[in-house]
This record gives sequence, C-alpha cells and structure tokens, in this order.
Amino acid sequence: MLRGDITAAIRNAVMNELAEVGYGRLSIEAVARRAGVGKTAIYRRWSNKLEMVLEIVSAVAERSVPMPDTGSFAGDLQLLMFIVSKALQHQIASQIIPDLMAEAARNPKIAETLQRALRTHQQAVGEKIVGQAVERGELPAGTNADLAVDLMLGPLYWRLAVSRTPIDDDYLENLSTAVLGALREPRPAH
Amino acid sequence: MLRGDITAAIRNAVMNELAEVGYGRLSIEAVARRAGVGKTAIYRRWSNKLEMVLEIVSAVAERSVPMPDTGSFAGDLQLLMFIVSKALQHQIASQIIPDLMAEAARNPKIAETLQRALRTHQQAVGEKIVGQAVERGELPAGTNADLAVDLMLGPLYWRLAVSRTPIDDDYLENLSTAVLGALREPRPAH
DNA sequence: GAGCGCCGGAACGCAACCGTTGCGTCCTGG
DNA sequence: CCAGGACGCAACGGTTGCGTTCCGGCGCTC
Repeated sequence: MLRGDITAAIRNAVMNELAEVGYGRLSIEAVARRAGVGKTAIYRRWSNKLEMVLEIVSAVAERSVPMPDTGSFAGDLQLLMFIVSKALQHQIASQIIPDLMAEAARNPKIAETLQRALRTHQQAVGEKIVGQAVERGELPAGTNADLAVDLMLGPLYWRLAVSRTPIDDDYLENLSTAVLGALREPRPAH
Repeated sequence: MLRGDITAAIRNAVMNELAEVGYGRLSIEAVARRAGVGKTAIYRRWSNKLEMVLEIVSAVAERSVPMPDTGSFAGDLQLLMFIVSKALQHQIASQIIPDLMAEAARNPKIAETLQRALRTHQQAVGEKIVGQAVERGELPAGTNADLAVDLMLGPLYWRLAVSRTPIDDDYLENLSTAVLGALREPRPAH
C-alpha cells in the first residue's frame, strides 16, 4: 500500500543526508525535511534510524562491482581498478563509504552489513581473478589471494578515500603495472 | 594559570570519547563527565568543540612516525610497515583515524589539520626512503614516490582500518616482499 | 590572613531531535 | 458513494547538548 515514489524520495534523501552529515549526525527529521515527507511516512516503513540506513545502504550496495573477465590477468586487473576507482570517485559514495567504515568500527550491525555488502563480494572478485590467472600460469601457484586483494584495492582506497589526491589514467596504469609486478614470482635479491 | 593535570585529563578524555563515539557524536558534556571536570574548565581552554578536537589531535599526531634509515630499501620498507601496522593496530588510533578521515571529507578545517599532521609527514618519509633507495641503485631512477607511498601504506590501511582483518608477521613479510617487487624495474611481459 | 584565580557543580535559556499521536486531505477499490 | 489507508502537518512530552552564568570552595601568592 505504501507509495513507491515516496519510498524512493526517502531512500534518496537518506543517501544524500548520509553523504552530507554522516551517520552519527543523521536525523530522521532532516531526512523527512529533505524528502519533502512527514516523519510518519518514514516510521511507517522502518522502525528506527539504524534499520533504515542499513536497509537502504545494502540495497544500493548490492547492485555494484561486476566480475571482470577479460581473458588476461593484466586486463582483469586494469578493468577492476578502473571500476573501483570510478566508484570511489563518485561524489556520494566517496563520502558515505569511509563514514560507514568508521562507524562500523563501533557498531557491530553496521560492520556486519558492510562486510556482507562490500567485503565479501570484493573478496570473491579478487579470488576469482587471481584463480583464473593462476590457472593460466600468469601467476605462481601459491599466490595469496588475500594479499592480492589488499594490493589491488588498498592503494586505490588510500588514494581516493583517505588522502583524496586526484587520480588520472597514467597513475592508474602505473599502479596496475606495479601491482602486477608485486604478484609475479618473487625474484632473487639480485 | 590553568592546572596541567586537569588539561591532561581533558586531553585524555577527548581521545577516548573520540574513539568511542566519533567526532559527530562527541559532546563537551560527555568529555567533562569522563574527565571528572566541569564544563567550565573546558571552555576556559578552548572556545568550542572543533577547535578543541583539532588542537588535541594534532598535538598527539605530531609526536609519531620516526624516519627509518636501516641502510637498505628492503630494511626501510619492512621497518616502516612494522611501525605503521603497530600504530594502526593501536586500539584508540584505529578508531579515531578512520573517523576523522571520514569527517575530513566534509569539514575543510579537519581536512587541513589532518593533512598537515599525517599526510605531509608520511609523504616526506616515503620520499626520503625512495630517494635513498634510488641513490643506492636499489630502485630505478624514475620511481614515482607518490605511487610508492600509496603501495606501502594503502594495503596496510585497507587491511587494518577498513577490512579489519588481523595481521601477522608472515603477512607483513609477504606484503613488503610484494611491494618490493612492485617497485623494481618493470620486466617485459614474459 | 587577604585576595586572586582556577576549580567543580548546578542551573540557565535555547535549540534540535526523538518517537508518538491526532487532524484533515487525497486517492483508490469495491 | 463510501470505507480505508497513506499522506502532510503540527504538536506532544522527554531527552540531550550547547555555551553562559553564578556559586562556594580550595590553594596559591604576597
């Protein structure tokens, strides 16, 4: 019976409020104001702030990050980095994600939701790419997939969400070359 | 004239409150309660919440991260990663840093302070380590210091502050080996 | 031992937000 | 045409926090 356009307006308002003030300062009243909606309409849909935010955020997060499969590890890597960098450069995402990550450190429910919505998927993507590369002989058999994921996503996240230095195509190419070098068979010291 | 022990108690309380509830929810009243101090004592020292937090946090941040100089790039790298990983595993730091990073995305004053207190110093450390390595011939001459910093700190930050997966010595060694591989002269594709 | 300044504590007026309720309107299906 | 439900709006009492003010007490210094 709930009107869909209203629900959509609320979802939208929550995302924007989250980006602007963060979870800690998010208020139901501000969401209602922003959505042009009565508080009643919100409480009719969710029982409190936490539940509302979690439901909305995971709904958004679930439709993202496709699985690259270009036929070569170098290609997969470049594509993945391109996608992730685009996502992290998105105005709203780049505000919300670090905020919720920080919040997750003190709220187990947020942590769990984020884990399910982001980490798990990213890990699966990483493992698949690395697994394919190993099968093709592009990476050594013992390659640590966890380490690979950290190497692929860590620098991007650091750069875009933490130090917030702009990124260009050159940088992205250098980065993927470097990561490629990092994961290849270790060479003797000289 | 202000009593030093009281100032110290307030500083301490602010750090702990920041870790527990984050900047967004930090309240002067809670800080006073926690420090066992009247609000008056706080307002006598700082004029508002933002100024207080910035002054205290930068004071703490300024005394950290020594400059490694072990004589070899591999040694410097391992030492730096060890220090940073210890710092990021510190209970309070690992809560406060991501929180302020997220807050910095929407508050320019916080961003500026963090930039000065953390980024600038880290960048200097990275540049020095890379510069020394290039002089010794351990890294190619054109090595991009920015990229190197991202590769060194990004995965650690990602792992410890974002995905919050525990780290052991083995992982740290694998990571530094990988970063070493990433920064060496690029090899031809096969 | 008088005075000064910091101290904690209590209370102030003001604002924001919580979650709930009641009102009158609008839309829809029977 | 009518019942019912979702809507917005406004108001409720209660809580929390702001930044300020005033108080009495305590420990300096002169």
